[in-house]
Amino acid sequence: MTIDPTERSRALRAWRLFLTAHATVAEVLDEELQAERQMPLTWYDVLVNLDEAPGGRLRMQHLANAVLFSRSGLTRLVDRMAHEGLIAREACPDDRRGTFAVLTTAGKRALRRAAPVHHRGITKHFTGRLDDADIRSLESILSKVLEGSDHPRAAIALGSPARAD
Amino acid sequence: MTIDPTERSRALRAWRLFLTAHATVAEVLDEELQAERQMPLTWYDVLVNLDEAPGGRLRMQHLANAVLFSRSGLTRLVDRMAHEGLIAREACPDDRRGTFAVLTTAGKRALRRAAPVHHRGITKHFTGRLDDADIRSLESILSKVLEGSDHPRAAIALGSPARAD
DNA sequence: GTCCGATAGTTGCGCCTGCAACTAATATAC
DNA sequence: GTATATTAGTTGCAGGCGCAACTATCGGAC
Repeated sequence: MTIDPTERSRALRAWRLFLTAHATVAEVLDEELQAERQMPLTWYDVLVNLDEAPGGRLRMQHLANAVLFSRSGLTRLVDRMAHEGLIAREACPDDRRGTFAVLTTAGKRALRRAAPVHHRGITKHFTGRLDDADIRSLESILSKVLEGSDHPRAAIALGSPARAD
Repeated sequence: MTIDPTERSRALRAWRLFLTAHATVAEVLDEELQAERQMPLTWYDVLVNLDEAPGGRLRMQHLANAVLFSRSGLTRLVDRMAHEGLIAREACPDDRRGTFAVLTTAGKRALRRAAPVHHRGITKHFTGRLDDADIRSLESILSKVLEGSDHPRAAIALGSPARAD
């Protein structure tokens, strides 16, 4: 926006902090969930998204966007989770090309067991040192960033008001 | 810190926005750099970190932390970049176990060519919709998050005051 | 009705990555 | 001095991921 070099370097610094914070926090959250519940963060993400969806089911395409995966990546991820019995595939009656991923009872149980670990981790490693005003700012700022994107996953993240899960 | 469910869900929402913003922005920055300079973002990151280091050189271990890679991952990354002539390996005289990665002339040139593309991308996709106050808030908030981590890469990100590059 | 382009999902393939094991060199204990 | 623990970096290996190609299905043009 401006050409002021001070402001540009501030933006660069912010971007670098952003990258580092992401890598660091995501890593430790994954490690903790893995250690205590033998579940990768990606699996948890799938479970949460399905749980929040009506009927505990979501089309593959939508789920792929929601969990930040390519469609092919999601196919394998769903393969692995279905093999463990946490989710199942179901044909879509309206569109015979479509497939639903649907949460199973075991999946719900796994989610309930994993959620406290994840929430604790977020509090401990992400928002722990932030006050309420910080968190509100962060929400607002990240929303602005995402509003600048036309990627479908941005719409999903902005559109669906998150529930407590 | 509080147990207020509203605040907890706010934290979760912030975390999700954070993940989505990261995936979306990192992806588009990488795509643009790849398309216009045939260079992955990881390579750019290595070049910047070396360029900022005294003598254009950094020990492998330090560089690995700076660019958010495992040591083994960095070994291969340096292999590829050295093969393209952008950096070179150099023995460390003080510690014969050690290796420096050092920027070559071609590497400097590649960095100079890539930087404007990267900076433009950050402005366009990350800070474009933010005002100066937002960027300052973001810096401050992310710094707080990283202060909660004892990972060496957090110290690097917080410690070295970023230069305009 | 028949085409034809677009979309949903899966599979072949190759790249990138981290973990654990390995070698080499250094620091510490005594 | 030697033995032991620690650290730097690399390599074997396997898993996870995206891209492009493929099949099946849908929707619109006519």
